[in-house]
Amino acid sequence: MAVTLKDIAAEAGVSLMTVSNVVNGKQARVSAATRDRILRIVKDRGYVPSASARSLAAKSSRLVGLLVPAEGETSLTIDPHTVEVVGMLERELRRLDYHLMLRGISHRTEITEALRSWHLDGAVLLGFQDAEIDRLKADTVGGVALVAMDSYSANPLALEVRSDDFGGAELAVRHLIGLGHRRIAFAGPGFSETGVVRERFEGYRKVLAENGIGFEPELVSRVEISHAEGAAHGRWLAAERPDVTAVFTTADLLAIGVVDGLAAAGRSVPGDVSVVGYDNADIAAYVTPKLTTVAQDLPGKAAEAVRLMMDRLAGKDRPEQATTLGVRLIERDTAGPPPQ
Amino acid sequence: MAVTLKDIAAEAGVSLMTVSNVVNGKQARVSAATRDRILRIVKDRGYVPSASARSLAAKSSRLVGLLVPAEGETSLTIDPHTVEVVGMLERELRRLDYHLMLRGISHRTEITEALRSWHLDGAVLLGFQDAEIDRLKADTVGGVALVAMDSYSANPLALEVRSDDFGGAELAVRHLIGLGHRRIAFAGPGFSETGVVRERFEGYRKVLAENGIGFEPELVSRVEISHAEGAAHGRWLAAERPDVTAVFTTADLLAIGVVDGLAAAGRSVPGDVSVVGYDNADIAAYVTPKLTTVAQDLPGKAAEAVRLMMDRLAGKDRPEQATTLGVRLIERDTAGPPPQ
DNA sequence: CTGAAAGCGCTTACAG
DNA sequence: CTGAAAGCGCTTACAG
Repeated sequence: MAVTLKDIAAEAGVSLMTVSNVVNGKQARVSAATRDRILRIVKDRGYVPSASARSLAAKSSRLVGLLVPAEGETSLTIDPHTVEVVGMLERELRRLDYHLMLRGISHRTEITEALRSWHLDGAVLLGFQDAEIDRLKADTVGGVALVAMDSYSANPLALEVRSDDFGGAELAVRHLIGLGHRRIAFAGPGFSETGVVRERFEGYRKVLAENGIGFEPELVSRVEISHAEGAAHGRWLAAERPDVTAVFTTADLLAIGVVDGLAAAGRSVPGDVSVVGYDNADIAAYVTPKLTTVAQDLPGKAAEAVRLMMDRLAGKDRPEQATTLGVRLIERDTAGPPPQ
Repeated sequence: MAVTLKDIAAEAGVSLMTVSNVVNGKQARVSAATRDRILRIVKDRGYVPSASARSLAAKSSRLVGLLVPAEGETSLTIDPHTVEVVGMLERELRRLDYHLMLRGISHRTEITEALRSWHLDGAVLLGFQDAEIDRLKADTVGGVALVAMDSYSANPLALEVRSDDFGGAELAVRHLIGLGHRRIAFAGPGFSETGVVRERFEGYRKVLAENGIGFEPELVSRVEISHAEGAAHGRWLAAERPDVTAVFTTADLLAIGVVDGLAAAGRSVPGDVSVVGYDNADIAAYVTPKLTTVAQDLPGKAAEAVRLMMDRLAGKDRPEQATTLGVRLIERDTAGPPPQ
């Protein structure tokens, strides 16, 4: 059997409580002499506190969940862009002596189950639709600190962290207009009333309006985020919309597909058509031509998520408003002036 | 407060034990009538068992750790190639009603701590050096089911799962030789007596020998896995070793860097130099020219890891030998005949 | 088929 | 500065 508090107490000739106080660093309550003696025994015997016992007895589990949507029987879709966030969250949490539980959510009720079953102190929601965040109820969520990444939900139960999606789209479209483009298409996955893609769409639309360019619904295409879908879309643009000279896309992978589809149809990038991506994934710099794209501050996003969570766990008040991180345009080789 | 077993028992007018039996599906021990009644109350009240209480009382935590090296204060390095494995592990484990704890290991002792503190039933070790797996001792690891991914350690405490790295190198180098190459370089991160890179190196060397090609130590370069290091190496090859007509690389990212470095130095791929990567990452198909590479069976690897772990948790004997998954060569556009 | 008792390894007030 | 008691929410034998 593993060594317990009791074993240490017996060996040190003190009570359980004293050992507990020492192990938990409540210095004021134990004399330096006994503390040192106990610490030595703890080390010698290789005592490791039982987190489940601690979690059961105390009100805190020091456990934070990372909840990610997982459709039905499929595995989690952790896109490269969020992996980095996962790694950073783990590191920050570890530094503060918390543990991270990774959990795929295939049904709505599982969020509550996950929170309750392990008495999670907090949870980070990654990649959920705003509607799902909206649905969270206080009676089911309890006092758990919730951080929703990339969410525009108005639910006061969650702290929102996202980057400036509206502004990112503005940067991209202004850049294209500055280059001389007037017929600019928008390509991204389906979106609803709120959310990341909706924001980028509204940013796109606003800049068009600002520049006196009429909005054409047929220039907005729903394209799921994959290289294949992007390529198909590129071919479609070449065949059906030769008047379009620029495309603003909501993801790098999509943009790369569009570039390849355009090229396959004989149209050059950026000679005939300019393409702007989103995220500044590593891959954006490795393809030919290198992708012009909007960069998010991923480390900042992760750090902010952890900071908000820790403040909340420490009992601080909920901040006034959601945290929004800055974006910037990375100019590379897929955006240039329109032809002739 | 959350609803407990006791609440359910009180409401149903039965003992704690009976509710426990029902919740845990020990059907034989309870009449159908009371079972249905209890189940209804459980559902109505939204009862969720306390995992920490269960873990403390039972011998099993139904918790599996995913342990990943994390150098010092840096965050986990989960390369794209292993992310997929993480997602698949989570899904399989979830299906079997286990939970996944993600934990970065920055110091050796943390492995033991992680196992003990949460009473993990099992752990998957991802990305550790063989030497670290070798060091695991029975007294510190206890009866925990351990699966080491991509490990060639001989430690009987861990179950090894990897793909055929030796064979993958053979495929790549045979392909190059078949194309007519004789001066073939090897580029990969530093390696020791055993391990993934060592296997690939030995595969490379064996095929050279089989074909009567003398082994030249100067053709083996230590290059860390990054695009920048790969590019620097490509430039170096162009400048210092113009006699080399082909490079076998241990990672796609590296290969892509080499291709770009070579191109920057005015050498064309595959016209002047052929390059073969490893892993068949998504990116391999998006770059220009598309990368010829060795594909691993990632889903197979993840499934096998979970299967081994579950067999072990179910008390089955340790398999005779490590599991090795097949690899295959993906021919694309970076390998062709040598010049003239 | 159902239950009363003991115990898992801790922490939390409360005393001294 | 130190300790005895109660309890966190379960499961595990053992009885009936």
